[in-house]
Amino acid sequence: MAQLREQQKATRRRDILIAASTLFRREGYEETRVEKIAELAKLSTGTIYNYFPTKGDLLLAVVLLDGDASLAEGAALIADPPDDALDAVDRLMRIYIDYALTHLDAKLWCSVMATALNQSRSEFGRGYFNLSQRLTDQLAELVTTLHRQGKLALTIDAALAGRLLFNTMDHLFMHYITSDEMDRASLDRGLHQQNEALLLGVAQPPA
Amino acid sequence: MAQLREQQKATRRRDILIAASTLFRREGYEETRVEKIAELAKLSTGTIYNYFPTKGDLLLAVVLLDGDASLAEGAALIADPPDDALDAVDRLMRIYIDYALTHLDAKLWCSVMATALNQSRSEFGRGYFNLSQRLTDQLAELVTTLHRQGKLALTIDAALAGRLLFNTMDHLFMHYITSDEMDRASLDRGLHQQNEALLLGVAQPPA
DNA sequence: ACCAAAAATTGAACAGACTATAATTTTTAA
DNA sequence: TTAAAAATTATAGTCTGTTCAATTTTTGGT
Repeated sequence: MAQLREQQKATRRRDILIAASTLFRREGYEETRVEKIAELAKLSTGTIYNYFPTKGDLLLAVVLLDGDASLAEGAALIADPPDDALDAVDRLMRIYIDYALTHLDAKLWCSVMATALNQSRSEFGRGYFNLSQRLTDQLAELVTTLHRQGKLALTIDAALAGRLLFNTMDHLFMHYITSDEMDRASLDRGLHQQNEALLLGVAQPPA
Repeated sequence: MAQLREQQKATRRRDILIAASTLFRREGYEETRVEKIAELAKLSTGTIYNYFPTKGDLLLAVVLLDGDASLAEGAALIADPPDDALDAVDRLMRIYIDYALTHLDAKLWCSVMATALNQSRSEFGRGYFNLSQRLTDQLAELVTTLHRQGKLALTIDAALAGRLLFNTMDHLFMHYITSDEMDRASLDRGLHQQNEALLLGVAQPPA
């Protein structure tokens, strides 16, 4: 049985991800040398490249680790959403943003998004955009749930509503991480303002 | 008088931009060696860095050259917008997208956006986001004009409407350039669908 | 026209991501 | 137990964006 080998491969992969995650967070992406990641993971540099094709892919793999946890927290909210539709959407977005910002700082998110664009055809680049799609779907799911519970009367397709909500959120988040002037409170206010406009427009108040 | 020096500086800057623009378009961003840009501009490599802090900033500077022309075309549309509000917004966006895609291909736009994120604190990175802001403002201006002409009854702030329109456009454009499956026709359809939802939601049909 | 200071240019050297590879170690399957 | 297969390691090497000390050019004052 080729059990042991698979075991070790999984372990090494995890070791690399943990080391990379630690250093990227502590030092930043550009500042972290691949050599240092190898050192911390107690491996040689070459082995890193045996597991991840580029340093950028490694960064994206680190980010993707947290993706599912974020979706899980979101699912918990959807299972029992607040009565007020706008509040529900605001809160789901706050879950995403909180999650994103507790794990990675603004500068690192710039590196992540930039890398995703550069590696958009690689396995991990696609993984990143896939995660975006799943968050979009979850927003659509929330909207659908609110609709079914009579807290919101949709006037457009739920999938489209999800896309509009996600895209405006993502864009404002991008603005936040690239701008020094905007603080977390303004980000939350901006999101609320957008959601309010979208919900009032794209849906009617409950009957 | 330090006339000659200023003259030469302007000329050299232009030479560099022309050379870079030519090579980036012909070969792509990653594939273009800074050395080759210097060669085409008849300068040494070091001099490039006297004018632009990084290769990425040079790319952004190239993109910014076209920005004003795009805004000018947009202004012409706003001066005499179509009667139908949705059609007007669709057309303004088509101007932006046409402009973007005739000058740079999808892959190069990935490099541009990625670089803007990485250099968001540099002069040229700020220039890029500044251009985004001006496009956002122009969309808001169109909406205001349509409102004044009675072709649209705004239910929210025009600036916010502009932001929602721009953000959803930009995001879909990003999706287009990163995805091989989406063709130009789907992009236009997607934009139309988004705009329809936003305009119906965020504004009322004319009285 | 000449000179010293200031500014710009040059090209060689550097840094770090990535590659190639030969030697070594580990795992597998019989 | 062992030989083949697979993975790791160390090291040398490539490639390219970026830096910098030396050199050249420009300037303003005399």
